[in-house]
Amino acid sequence: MTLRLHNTLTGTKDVFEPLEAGRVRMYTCGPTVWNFAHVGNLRAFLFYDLVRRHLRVSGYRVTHVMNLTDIDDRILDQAMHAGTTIADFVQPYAAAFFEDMDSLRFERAEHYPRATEHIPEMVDMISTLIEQDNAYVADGDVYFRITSFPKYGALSHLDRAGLKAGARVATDKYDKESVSDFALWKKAHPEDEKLGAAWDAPFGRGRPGWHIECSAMSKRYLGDTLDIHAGGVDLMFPHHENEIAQSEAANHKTFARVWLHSEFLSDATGEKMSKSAGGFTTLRNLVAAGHDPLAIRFFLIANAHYRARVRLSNEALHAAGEQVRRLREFADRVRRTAPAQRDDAQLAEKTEQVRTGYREALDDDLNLPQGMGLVFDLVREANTALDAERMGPQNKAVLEALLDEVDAHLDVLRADEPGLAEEVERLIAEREDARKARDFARADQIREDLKRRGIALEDSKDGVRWRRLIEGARS
RNA sequence: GGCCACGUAGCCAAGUGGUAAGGCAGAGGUCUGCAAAACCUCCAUCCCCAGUUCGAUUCUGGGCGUGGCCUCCA
Repeated sequence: MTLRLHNTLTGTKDVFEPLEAGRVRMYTCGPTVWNFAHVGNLRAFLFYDLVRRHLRVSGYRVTHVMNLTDIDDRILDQAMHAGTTIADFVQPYAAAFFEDMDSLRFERAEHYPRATEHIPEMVDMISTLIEQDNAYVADGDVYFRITSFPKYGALSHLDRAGLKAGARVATDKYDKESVSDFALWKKAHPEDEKLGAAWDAPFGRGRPGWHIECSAMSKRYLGDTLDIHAGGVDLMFPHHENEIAQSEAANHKTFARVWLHSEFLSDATGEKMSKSAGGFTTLRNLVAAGHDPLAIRFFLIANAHYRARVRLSNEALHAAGEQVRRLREFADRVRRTAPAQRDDAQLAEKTEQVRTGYREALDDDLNLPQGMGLVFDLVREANTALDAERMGPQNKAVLEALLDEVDAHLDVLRADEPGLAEEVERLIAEREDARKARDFARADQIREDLKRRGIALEDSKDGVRWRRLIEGARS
C-alpha cells in the first residue's frame, strides 16, 4: 500500500513519504474567528480531518497544527462596531468553532495556536527578514520584498506579469516598493490600542499582517519544514504563496513538501459560498433545518472527492442522511446477528475484495467517494447473505473489521447515546404483549407514540429493534 | 484581460482507451397483522463538432456552457 497525494506544487499525484519515517508534521489553515464558520469552511476543515485520519490509519504518528486567526482587519472592524476588544469579540466565535468541530466529529488536532498568543515568534521572524533585506520598513509598516524571493509564484503558477495585471488594489494606500509586496506588520493606529490590538516590536508598535502567523506558528510547533500543508484553494494565492516566501526566506529551508488544496462548496446557485459575499449557510442553519450533523459530515467528505466542487442542496444532504442510515442499519444488523454454522465463500471473497479496493481508493489521493461505492456494493451482497442466514463466524468477523476500517474515516457509525432509555424497552415489551394478544390498535399506537419522539420500531424475525430517526428524515 | 478547473441518468457522484461504480428520488415485486428494514427487477450510448485510433465518455483541437483565482476569503 502506497499513499499517493495530489501535490499542488508538482500538479501530480505523488507517493507520500514524510521527512521522518513514521511521523507526519501537518499544518492546516484554520478559521478566522470573526463569525460562525459556514459549511464551506467546514468542508475544508473536514478535509483536514480526513487527511489526518487516513495518515493515522496508514500507521503514521501525526502532529497536526491548526491555527485560529484571532486578529485581522475584519475582526478589528467588528470589534470596533461592537465596542469591545478583539479578544472579547472573538471569544464566542472561537467557542462556536470548537462546538461545530465536535458535532461534526472532527478528530482534535494536537495544537490550535492563536495568532495573538504568538506575537513574539512573528516579531522574531520579521526581524530576521528585515536583517536579511527580505523585508523593509515603510512609514511604520513592514513589507516583504517580493523581488528578494525569485521563486515567488511557484505554487499558484502565477508569474509577475499576471500579478501586475491583477493588481487592482488601491496601490497608493501604502508606501510599498512594489504593488505585490505584502504586509508583515501594520503600524498601530490609535483605535487599535482600545481594541487591544497593538504590540511592541523593534520596528515599531503595531499588529501582525495576516500571512506571518502561519509561518511563525508552524515553525514553532513543527519546525522549518512541514510534510503537509493544507488549505482551501482560495488560500493558494496569495496566502500560501506568501507563507512560502516568508518562511523560506527566513529559514533557508523548504517550507512544505506537499501542498494539499480542497475545492469549494458552492451554494444552491452554483456560486462559491463565502462570508464576504453574504449568502452562506452555517452548520447551525442546517441543523435547524432538520439535518443531522453526521449526514452533513458524510456529505462533505464522502459524497464527492475533495478536489471536486460540490453544490450544497437539501436533496444531496437528504441522500447523505439516507446513506448514513443505511450503513448504520447494516452495521447494526451484522453486529446483532448470530453467525451461521458455516462461512459463505462468496461473501468472504467479496468482503476481501472490497476491503482491498477500499484501501486502494483511499490511498489514491483520498478517494473516499469511490471507496464508498464499493462498500455499498458489499452492503447489498452481505444483506442478501444475512437474509439467507449465510453469514458465518469468519464472515462476521471480517465484515466487522471492514466496517471499523471504514468508520475510521467516516466516523458516523458509533452511537453517541449508549444507554438506551429503559422506557423504550419497556414500551417495546408492552407492545409485544399487545401484539401477542392481537391488540394491533394498541401496538400501533405505541409505535406511533415512539415515532413522534424520534424513535422507530422495526419488527424482524430476530425480534423488535429500535433506532433513533435521523433528524429531518422524520416523516 | 491573464491563469486554471469542470460539463456523466430527475438529483448527488466515481471512473476507464474496449460499449459507464455507488447513493438519493421514482415504478413494480418478495417478505410482513400492518408498517419499517432488507432483497429482486426497471431507470444513461458520459455538452456539441472535428481529429488520432481497430475502437473514445476517457487522448488532441475547436465551440458552447458553468465556475474559480488574479482583491479579504476554507
